[in-house]
Amino acid sequence: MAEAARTPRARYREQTRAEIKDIALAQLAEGGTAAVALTRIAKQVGLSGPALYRYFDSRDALLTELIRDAYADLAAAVTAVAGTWPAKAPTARARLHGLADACRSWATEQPHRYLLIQGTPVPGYTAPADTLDSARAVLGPFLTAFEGARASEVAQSLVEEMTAWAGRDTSVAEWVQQHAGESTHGEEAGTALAGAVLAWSHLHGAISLEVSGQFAGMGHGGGTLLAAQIDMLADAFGLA
Amino acid sequence: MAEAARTPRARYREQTRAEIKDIALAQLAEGGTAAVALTRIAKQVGLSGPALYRYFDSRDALLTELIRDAYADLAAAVTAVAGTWPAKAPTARARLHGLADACRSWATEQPHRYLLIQGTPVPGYTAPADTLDSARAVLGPFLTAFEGARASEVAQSLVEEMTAWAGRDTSVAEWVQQHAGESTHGEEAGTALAGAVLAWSHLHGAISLEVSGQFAGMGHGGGTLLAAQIDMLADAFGLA
DNA sequence: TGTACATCAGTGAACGCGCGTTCACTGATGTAC
DNA sequence: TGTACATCAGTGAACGCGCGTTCACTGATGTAC
Repeated sequence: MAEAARTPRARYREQTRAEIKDIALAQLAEGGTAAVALTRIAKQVGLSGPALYRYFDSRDALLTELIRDAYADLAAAVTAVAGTWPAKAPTARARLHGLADACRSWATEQPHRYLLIQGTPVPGYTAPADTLDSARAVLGPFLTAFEGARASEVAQSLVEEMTAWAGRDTSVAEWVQQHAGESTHGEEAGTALAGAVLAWSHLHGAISLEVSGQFAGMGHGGGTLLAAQIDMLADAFGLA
Repeated sequence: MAEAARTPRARYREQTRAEIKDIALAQLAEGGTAAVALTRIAKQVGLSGPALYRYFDSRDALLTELIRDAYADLAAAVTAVAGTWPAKAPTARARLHGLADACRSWATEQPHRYLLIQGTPVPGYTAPADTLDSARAVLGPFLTAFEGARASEVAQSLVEEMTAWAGRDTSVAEWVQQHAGESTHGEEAGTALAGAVLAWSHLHGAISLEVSGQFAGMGHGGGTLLAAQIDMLADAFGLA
């Protein structure tokens, strides 16, 4: 899609679209989803309200694009980290930390975008269908990090549940194999899934506490907390 | 405050206030914070819009009261569990599970109230000052559960940070002593704090993933995931 | 290279909506003597 | 027990706001021959 902007007009169009999205993001940062208002965006771009409809079908369409962008951006950040393996992160534990840090950095640098995709669902707004794929793209590298892991006793029932899930939903099984290796079946797949889901839960807990400012006065908190959680997770899955 | 409702008029007043709050909660459940609208509440109670101002100073005042109620309610649920100790939960691990389950049940039974206090902060709305106390009331019993815990290596730096925090902020130190015992000082206090904060992060991660429906198709998920996390935490703090 | 036409960006006026909140007022319920 | 007054619950009209979105229209930019 980056092949656009051939003609001057198309280029200008892309430019304006980008400008609109930028302002929308600024409003999002300032007052949450509810504060994203076409009328006010138009005023800031220097256009009349109706003109925006040349660029986005509706307010929902604009929001959808912001959500899609955010997912893609986060997925890119995570994938970029995974791309440096094994050189920069020889052990599974180091990989987990790398992934977690990438997510945390991304989220704390732009909390509004994190909240947009992971915060309270917007009332009345129905997420685009490909949100599931996006989430899987983000979580994929975590699966890879759990390749060859061995879940400790306390995680067994979760592993069982995840194994059953992968057995039931072939798209999940394929997704696991794509990231954790073609030969990942049965309980191995369940283990990787359990690890990834646990990692996600850890991440979301630590990040959203930090992002919503619940660590005020507590020291830097966020980073230390997340690191501790990831280490606990690595311990429980026997990662070196 | 339960001594109100002496005169018929006062009783009726309390009744109407409660009815207003009930409808507000229903709107909250249906469409999030943004959907709580005085005009529509009035219509449902069978009053004219302005009449609501006899019962609440403003929309913000109403929201504030809902938030306060939710915190108090959650704190009560958690405290109730702690009240059954040591009979029903002889080990620290069992206590942690009990507390976690209580929080999770409370949240999954009324997701809108959980999101109200733990979800994305409402834009433009400033939380009442006593929110901090409320949060501490909820978290208190967790401190108790970590009495005598010994943090494993991976949690050391978090313990250090929390120790420093308790050393810096006397209100925190008092809070710890109140729940974990008068003689809880220095690193012991840091350990209890680290445990409680970790527990909260675990809880929030697992619960908010479940509550926002990210476990669709994954089996029951939520309970198993949370149980696994709590067990990992108990392991890391050497709890029996 | 010039002309005829299609596409596109943008405008101003307008619609209808629901919102929070204020105001002056009425009628019922309580209270003091 | 009765009367005079204060308090309270509730009303209807109104204000001003900003919102998303539609419509008919103008002028500029591209395209086909």
